[in-house]
Amino acid sequence: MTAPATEPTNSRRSELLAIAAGLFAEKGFKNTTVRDIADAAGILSGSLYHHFDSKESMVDEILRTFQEELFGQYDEILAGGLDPAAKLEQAVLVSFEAIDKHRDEVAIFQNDAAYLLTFDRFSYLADRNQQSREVWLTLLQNGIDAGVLRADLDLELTYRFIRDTVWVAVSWYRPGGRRTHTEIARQYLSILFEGIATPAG
Amino acid sequence: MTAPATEPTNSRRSELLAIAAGLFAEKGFKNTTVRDIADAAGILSGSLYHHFDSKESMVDEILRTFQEELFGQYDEILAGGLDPAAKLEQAVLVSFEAIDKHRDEVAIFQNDAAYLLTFDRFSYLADRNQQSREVWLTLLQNGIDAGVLRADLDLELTYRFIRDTVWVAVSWYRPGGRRTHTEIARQYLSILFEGIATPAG
DNA sequence: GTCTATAGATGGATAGAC
DNA sequence: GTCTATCCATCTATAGAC
Repeated sequence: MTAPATEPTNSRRSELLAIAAGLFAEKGFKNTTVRDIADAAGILSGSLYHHFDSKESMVDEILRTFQEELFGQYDEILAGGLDPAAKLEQAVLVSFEAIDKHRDEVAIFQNDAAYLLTFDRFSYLADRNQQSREVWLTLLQNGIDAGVLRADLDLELTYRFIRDTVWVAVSWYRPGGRRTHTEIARQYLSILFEGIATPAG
Repeated sequence: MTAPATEPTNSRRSELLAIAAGLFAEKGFKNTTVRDIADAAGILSGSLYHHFDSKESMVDEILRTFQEELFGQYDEILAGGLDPAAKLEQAVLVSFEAIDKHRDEVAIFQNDAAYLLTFDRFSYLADRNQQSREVWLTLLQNGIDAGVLRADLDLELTYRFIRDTVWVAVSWYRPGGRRTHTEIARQYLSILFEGIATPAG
């Protein structure tokens, strides 16, 4: 039971990471200074280095934690017993839920992954991109094999369209807005599966 | 006929802007230094200031020129005599063509508009966002009125879906790849209008 | 755990020679 | 039109006092 002993430290650490995540998401990683983070936390920039090695370490910890959780959810869906269409639906719903629950982390990944990938220590982000591709391609291929998805689609393009549309929503979605993240996901799924044209036309 | 006299200057200017645009698109505006641009142009950073006031002036000129052309095309489509579905189709095709012909400019706008909007001189970017919204909403509303688009869709969400999916393609599209920009646009339109589900299902 | 103080690097931009 | 040389602001990170 070491939890009580380490909890105060960890909660302060989490607090600082949350502040940093908010700024990284809002202004971008490169454009956020350690002074910005320290100011927002009510301390001086030098004090941050008591908690973290560097600015990079902060964003590293933020992204790792988030991605472990997200990909854990994808793995559960893939391993679950739902039919192919329902699995695809679940993956979309889980993604929109991530945009709601972890807006900052998603935004950071969307905006700064390309830049961070130029550093060796962030090479795991490329692995996650690859893993994400495999998840969506598997879901789509299973849907085609089961006959519920059109077989004439370019799989790679369809994957990119889904991935991009889902994640780019982080740029405009705000919790407490006119639509819940679930409503947005449902509307999106309706367009994705049935299209915007009238059935007759 | 002053063109011959100013052409050498203008072509050098255009050359430098093209180099800057490539770097801005690749690394981001903030993350590109004037020394990067000068190095790529084979001159020293101080020499750049003979051609441009500042780094901001460069990206300003790049974005203004591009957006004038793009919105000119949208206006032509709106004013043209095509039926609503064909107009929407044309707007998508023109956008994918822009991704092909002006990849750097689209990428800069996608990645750095939020940051640039924090400066007064780039407030026109907000006007262009508003104008873009009106173009797509008009095209969609006309389609619904004409009965070719589903009336049960959330117009605002559908607009965002289209806008995001079209422009985000700049992050992965490369000229000379497996698919031309027109083929990608056609596939995209197929998904957008008809969905990915099998018609029977 | 935070502060004071500052090192060391890098950034945008300028002045004047050529 | 480019180069030399440099200013000044800003940034990440460190060392040691409290």
